[in-house]
Amino acid sequence: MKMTMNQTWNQHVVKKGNKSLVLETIKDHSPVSRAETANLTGLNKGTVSSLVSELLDEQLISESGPGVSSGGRRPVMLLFNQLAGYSIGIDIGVNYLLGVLTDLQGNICDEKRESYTDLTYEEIKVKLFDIIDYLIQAAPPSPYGIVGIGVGVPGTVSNTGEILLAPNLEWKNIHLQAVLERKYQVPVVIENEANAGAYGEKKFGAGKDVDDIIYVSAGIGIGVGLILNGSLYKGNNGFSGELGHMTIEVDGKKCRCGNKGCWELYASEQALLSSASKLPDAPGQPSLEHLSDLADEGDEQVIRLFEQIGDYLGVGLNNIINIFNPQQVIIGNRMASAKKWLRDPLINRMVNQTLWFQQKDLQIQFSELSTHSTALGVAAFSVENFFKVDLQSQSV
Amino acid sequence: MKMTMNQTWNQHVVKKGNKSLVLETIKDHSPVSRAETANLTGLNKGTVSSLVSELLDEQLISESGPGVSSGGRRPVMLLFNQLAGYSIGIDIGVNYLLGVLTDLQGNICDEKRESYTDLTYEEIKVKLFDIIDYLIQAAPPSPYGIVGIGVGVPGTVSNTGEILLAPNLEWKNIHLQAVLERKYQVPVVIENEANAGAYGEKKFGAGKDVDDIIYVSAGIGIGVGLILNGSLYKGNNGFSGELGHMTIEVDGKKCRCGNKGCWELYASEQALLSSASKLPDAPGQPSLEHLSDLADEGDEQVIRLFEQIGDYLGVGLNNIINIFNPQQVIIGNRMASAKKWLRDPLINRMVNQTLWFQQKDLQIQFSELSTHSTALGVAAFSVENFFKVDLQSQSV
DNA sequence: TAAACTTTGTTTATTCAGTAGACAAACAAG
DNA sequence: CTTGTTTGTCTACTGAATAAACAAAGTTTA
Repeated sequence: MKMTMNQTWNQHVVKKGNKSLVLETIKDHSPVSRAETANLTGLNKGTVSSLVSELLDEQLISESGPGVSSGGRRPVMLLFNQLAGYSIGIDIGVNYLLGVLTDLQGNICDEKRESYTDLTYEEIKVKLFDIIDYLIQAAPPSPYGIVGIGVGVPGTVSNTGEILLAPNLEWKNIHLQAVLERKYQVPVVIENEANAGAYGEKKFGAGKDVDDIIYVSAGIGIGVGLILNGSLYKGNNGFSGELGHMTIEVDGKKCRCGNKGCWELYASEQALLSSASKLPDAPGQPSLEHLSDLADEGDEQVIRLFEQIGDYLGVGLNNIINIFNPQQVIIGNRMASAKKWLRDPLINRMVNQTLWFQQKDLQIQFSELSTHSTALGVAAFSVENFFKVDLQSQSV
Repeated sequence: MKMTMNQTWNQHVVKKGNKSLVLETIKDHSPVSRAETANLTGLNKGTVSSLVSELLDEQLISESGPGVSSGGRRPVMLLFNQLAGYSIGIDIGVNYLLGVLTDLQGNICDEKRESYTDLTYEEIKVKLFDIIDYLIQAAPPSPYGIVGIGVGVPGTVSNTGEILLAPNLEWKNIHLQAVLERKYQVPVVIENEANAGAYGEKKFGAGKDVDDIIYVSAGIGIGVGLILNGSLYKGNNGFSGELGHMTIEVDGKKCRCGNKGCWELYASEQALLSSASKLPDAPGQPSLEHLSDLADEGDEQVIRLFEQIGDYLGVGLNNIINIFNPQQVIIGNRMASAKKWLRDPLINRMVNQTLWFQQKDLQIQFSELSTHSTALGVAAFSVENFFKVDLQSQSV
């Protein structure tokens, strides 16, 4: 705590870094030759050759046949062996469970979804085990097998992997990580759903080449995942991104968090549903899907509801942009499906109110991965961890 | 832009890192022996010996006499040579100029302040040159001389060092960095005043051992400097921290930024002064200092004004804490002097409204360096840069 | 007081990773 | 068939860290 125990630099660090660099390059440019890899990384041909041979031994890459010659000896093309292992990502939503099995590249190999309403932790746990069991047996044989399990939850997660509070699930102080690690004997990552979604978008979605991304997960509540300087910012205790409880109206509606005028009271799915229920000809049990249909049919009242939500989303985004000067803002989770109705009022609020220089180079997007960002994000966490420990422990 | 041109790792990088680590260790633990440095860094004794000898040649450290023995040969103590060079830091305020001359450790060796009202860029520039000239001649002779000049301005600065907009100075698109570098032939850093203040507090003030710091510069306007994961976060274009224009009241007062309900309309020095001018027995030209005196004399009306400001400060802080989950929030700049009146209502608002788990491990502080944080911060930037380029260019 | 142990700092031999450049293999073009 | 080019490997070398030996300068103990 007192002194930041600076890691001492030595050649092992150098080797690990270069090996990881080579692997990353092959991953991103596959198929690619050794010579081309040397060019791309700036490393010496010999260095690349030796690192490549180690990676081949570890089955993380493979040689495909010869490529086309550009006037000389034909290159041997290298492929990233995305099937060397598999990762499991689970998104625990408020009323659904989504599990995906991905390869090391993040491609979805299999997935399973279950819906339900109002279940306890004990009941959800059973379904969770079912899904994981299913995905494990669905994974083809591979050198490394299941490299890890990641779980995204709609709540705050401590740095030690404990779920401190998931209000919409009514969970409190649940150490799911320990439970899963004991049962499945693989590394387990528990992460807040918005953080995972942000990471998913950065790796596979709209934010691929961007370093400063704000991912707004607008569902029942609102959470935010922050990618700053290219990496996830989690705060001192891992509680960052509680932007749903940002005050946007000093003496506004009362929130159960104890505060007044919280953003998510005005701009979330919950807000939409509660406004809808106050309409004169309100449907019995309004749902996002139902309201979406009504809007499609041209129901003016409902369209105006969506526009209102979009406007309030814009108010919060405005704050976010002034705070972070991000390059990209991505609206994700369930409300992203209403892009058609939300987009214009949202953009409108922004264009009119955000400082002009903040709007330079700024992209506002709706999620590309739609409902999969979180599951893909946590799966990617596990893959990342696998490479981190694997590359340094392996020796030939 | 497409591929993050990852720096290739080689032994030069290793050496630079270790040398910097050794220097940092000596700086922080001075006086310290070679053996002790080896222990602290984890490096081999021989490695430390050789790096120390290079640092001695470069005059960045020096040997003081022998230290006390602990049962063996007496150690030769090493000192960081803080007088090997000097740095200049300038804080351009709305109605004052503050310049400091610091050694490489950040100790203030000399300083000069000038006050004025309503000056143009041309007029301020003259005074700026005067102060820099004075500080340069005030610097004692040293191996490296003036290693750089840093300037903090109350406005947005692009990544290229151009002042894009400083509303309270009425400056626009001024490339002060180029002007100063041409005139003084040393590296010049221009930085937003709040960013610099945050850095100053991290290096020398309340935030020394903290990694996630939010520095709220409450003056005429409100700016925020963000230290996240131990380093300054500047956003995609360097415009982060425009938190003064965060909406805290959807249909609130109109702000000249085009938005409504901006935080700084309710919680800045400007807000205090404009409220004060509306009091029945308002003084002709109220000032922060004058109002402070009135409050000290027990003027109930004025005390209530301060309390109101403190409360609004708390509303914004609340948002900030929910967003960042920081370890420390520091209130700096001119309003920090009213700590006595602001602190209680501010804390009150927070305790009641901030999510409980966010309050864990959270410190709310008022600036230790008071009006010097910005100048010290920019001076420290220059020192940092000096070490960065010096350590890699030097070869023995 | 002398011998034994401790601590400090330097020196030497070794290890390890990256680099430069030579080289052979494989191919294209004239 | 010859020339030139590209690819990939191999060898000799460099530079940095390390371990271990060692000398210098203390302290402690018998």
